[in-house]
Amino acid sequence: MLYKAPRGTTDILPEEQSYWTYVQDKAASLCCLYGYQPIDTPVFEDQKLFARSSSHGTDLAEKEMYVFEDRGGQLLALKAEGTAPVCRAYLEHGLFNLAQPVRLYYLSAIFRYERPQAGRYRQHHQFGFEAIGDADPSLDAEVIELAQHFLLSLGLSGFSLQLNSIGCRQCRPAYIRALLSHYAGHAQKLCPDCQTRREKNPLRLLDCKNATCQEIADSAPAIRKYLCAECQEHFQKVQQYLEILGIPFQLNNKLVRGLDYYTRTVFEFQPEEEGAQKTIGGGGRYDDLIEALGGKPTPAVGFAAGIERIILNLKTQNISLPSPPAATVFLIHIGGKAKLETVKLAATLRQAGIATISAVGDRSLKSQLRQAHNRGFPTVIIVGEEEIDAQQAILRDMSTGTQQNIPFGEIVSAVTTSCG
RNA sequence: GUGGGUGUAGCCCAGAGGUUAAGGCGCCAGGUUGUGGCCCUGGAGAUCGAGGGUUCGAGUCCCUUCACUCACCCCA
Repeated sequence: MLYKAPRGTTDILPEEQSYWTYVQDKAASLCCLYGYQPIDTPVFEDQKLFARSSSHGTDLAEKEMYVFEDRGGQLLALKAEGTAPVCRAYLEHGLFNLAQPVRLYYLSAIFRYERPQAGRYRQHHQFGFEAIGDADPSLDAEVIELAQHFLLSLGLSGFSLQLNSIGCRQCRPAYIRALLSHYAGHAQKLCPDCQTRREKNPLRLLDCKNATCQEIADSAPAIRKYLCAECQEHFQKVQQYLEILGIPFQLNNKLVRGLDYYTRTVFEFQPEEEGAQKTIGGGGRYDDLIEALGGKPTPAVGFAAGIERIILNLKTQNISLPSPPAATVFLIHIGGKAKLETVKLAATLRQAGIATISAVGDRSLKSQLRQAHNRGFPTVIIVGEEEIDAQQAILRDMSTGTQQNIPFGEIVSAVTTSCG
């Protein structure tokens, strides 16, 4: 074999496509229901858009981006994340002039140079949505409601909603100081990863999986005790709205999100099954991001889910999909003269909106029927010399095996009635 | 980037240094005139992931490399 799909990428074969259309259709129809409008952004952007937005300390910004220089010397990056491009478009096209908040959603390929593993790819796909331009905590709740509605409407169950607030730039620094002074007493017990986290991304100390680090994290001060009055109130209201909506959640003071732009509300949906790459989706508020991209201070909140991980869960939970309608009619010919007729008939049926496939080649009748059977056609039309002489075709119902002769001119109506 | 496991046909896989690499699924074709499914028979399909090495001889042993996979890391 000369070529293979690049590492961490996959082909989505026809047999897999039903999962994709199922998920994509649900996403689109629910977004419509909640008043979110579709937006598409380019597959590549100015590299600085991602570098700046995901900020210091994150692997995404530092070593996971697909960066390349184009022929004009521009430094570009494949879309590493969905939110920053949407915010860029919001600024670039003056969407802040519309009534706020602006509600947008996207389905997009995302590229990250990581070591592939189950549920983790170098090219994966995300469904995400953003509500930009208002700080109302009811908007946080709406985003969570839509996210949960989406997962439930797919038939998924057994996942939990983890919820936390990580404060804002006013109150977080005090917490970071408290956190670091807590860890200062345990410095030599920490794993090497946590040693670097202390320097680069202290919040990340909280969700280390190492057992001794966990103990230290468990006894660490909780960020919610350090929230400023405004963040405190905001978080209270988010919870209040969620309770009114009847959405169960677990407060998790060790939940911090990977991207650095989050403020206040953060949340994640996780299935119960163990496994490293388990988060199926998550999001939060990012009130400082648009300002960081050169806009006016603009509060916003959003969510993104990995489509591959959702499909993984659909499979492990054995969720059956609505079967898509297959081609309904298979045309069989006996002899070359009959083939002229079936080619013509196929065109007529398709003009009438009936999905039709013609047998090709010069296989035996037996072989053509076997093909129709193996491919699951409910209806078969057979034309041979005798039928041409009589100007009619045989209409065969494959499930019952019953046949009737139909004049060529009446085929369309006969198929329409027999297929309902 | 780090560590463990695995690579034999489209898929599942047997094969513990010695003819022509076995089987199942699937595919194709036959089982007497123009009729599918079940059954029977036959066929096609594998440079054994790739590249080196050891050996008279390597799918089998060694090294390298690539890919998949699990965990770390990170994240969706």
